[in-house]
Amino acid sequence: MNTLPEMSSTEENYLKALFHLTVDQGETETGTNRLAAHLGVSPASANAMLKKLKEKNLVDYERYGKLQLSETGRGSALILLRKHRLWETFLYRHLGFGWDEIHEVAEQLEHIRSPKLIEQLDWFMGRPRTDPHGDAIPDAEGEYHPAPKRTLDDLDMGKKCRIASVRDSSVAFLQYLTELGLGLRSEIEVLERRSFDRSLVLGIDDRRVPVSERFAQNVFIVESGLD
Amino acid sequence: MNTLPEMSSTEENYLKALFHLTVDQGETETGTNRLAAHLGVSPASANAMLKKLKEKNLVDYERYGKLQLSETGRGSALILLRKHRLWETFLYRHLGFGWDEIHEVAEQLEHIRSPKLIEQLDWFMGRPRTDPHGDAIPDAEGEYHPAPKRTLDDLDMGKKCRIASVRDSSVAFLQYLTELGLGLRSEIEVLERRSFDRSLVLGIDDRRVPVSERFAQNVFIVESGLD
DNA sequence: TGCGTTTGTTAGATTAATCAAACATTTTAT
DNA sequence: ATAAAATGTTTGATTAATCTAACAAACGCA
Repeated sequence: MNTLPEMSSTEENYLKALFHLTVDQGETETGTNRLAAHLGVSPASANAMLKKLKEKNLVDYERYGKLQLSETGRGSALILLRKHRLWETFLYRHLGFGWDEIHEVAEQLEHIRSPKLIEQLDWFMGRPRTDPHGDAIPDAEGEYHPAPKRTLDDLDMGKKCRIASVRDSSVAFLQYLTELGLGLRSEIEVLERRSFDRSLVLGIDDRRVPVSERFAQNVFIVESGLD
Repeated sequence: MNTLPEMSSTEENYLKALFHLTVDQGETETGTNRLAAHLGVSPASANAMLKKLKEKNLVDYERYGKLQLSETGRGSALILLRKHRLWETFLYRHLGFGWDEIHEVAEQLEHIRSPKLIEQLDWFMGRPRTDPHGDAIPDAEGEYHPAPKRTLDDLDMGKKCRIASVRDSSVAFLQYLTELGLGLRSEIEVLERRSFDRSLVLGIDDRRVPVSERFAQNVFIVESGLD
């Protein structure tokens, strides 16, 4: 049993960023500048933090050389991901938050230090395997099997779903969704699919809404009736 | 509607400490040293922070002079108290924490910034009026009516209760409780009260446990069947 | 009334995290 | 192969929060 290192919230955010830029994207390493850009800090700040994380054996890193999470670092990042997604699930399922509101609050909650809290939260919700965006939740042992994300475009006809998130989360696109009457929690069904341009007709609350293939590929879904 | 000032967690902790040392104790003002001692920091640190809080109009304070929360500061402290006690209630009621475990975690959770989160948490739990220690929870408008705390000593005979907290929370006393078989969630009843020394005989799970008056005055309770 | 104790403040340093600007190395492309 | 571009690092400052040690004011009581 190796004890996890004490970490500040800031350090935790760097680990998360490194995880997203490597493991999550299928990349094997990344760079100082990309890391800095992803966190919205200067390369100088990222560089300083990397030295510290290297001291703590959380990253494999050398001057002008390769940069990636160490084994320990990856473990810590997975715990953070677990905490983030469990909180998102709690906010969505029990406190009536929409999927577009949960991320911001979970960013704060994920830094709360209490192993019992996370274990009990997991138990309280019946050990969910995916979060409201359809993303896998790592288990307590750090097992993590990311499932491919599903879009409206690959939903079978007749099946029902809800919107889980969007690829392009610009205000413009979210407004477009609202205009079409696509509520965050409304059930959506694929009624027709035209083969010539792969455009769809959706069914929402007894209304028929035509959308393009491009649109459908931009909308991530979770199928109704599954966890 | 006056917007609440942006505050760091550290600033929030100073406000809470000031609240406990004044409003909560029925005092009208306090001092730099007492504040510092309460927070476990040096008087110099407290002094520096007080200057900053004065700038933000959160405290009424002048050099070598009186020190108390301002109107705004009191409002912010009440919101923090509300958040703290709502989280304690959640941990106790829904996540199976004992009353001796909730404070530490709530100390972290109370700093989460999201008005919606608190409103929804309050709604989720049915707008509780007291926390697991029997202390009143300020409402969303900052109304706060602290109720006198009840001890085992003033429970009527035949009524049942649970332990809510203890006056002396030393390890020794908590161990003593355990030795007597007083579980954190077990129902306790007053079976007898001897008038000559006001000692009690408690009923716990069909066992009879005699305790002194001194002991009974040290144990805060919540009566069963009330919120 | 004055002197000693308590209480409060200032000065100067330290640590974590940040920045801009100057500098160094590596990569890319001609 | 080498110069320009991209990428990464160092230096020196800044801010928030903390400390110790030295100093100043207020209080208390003989």
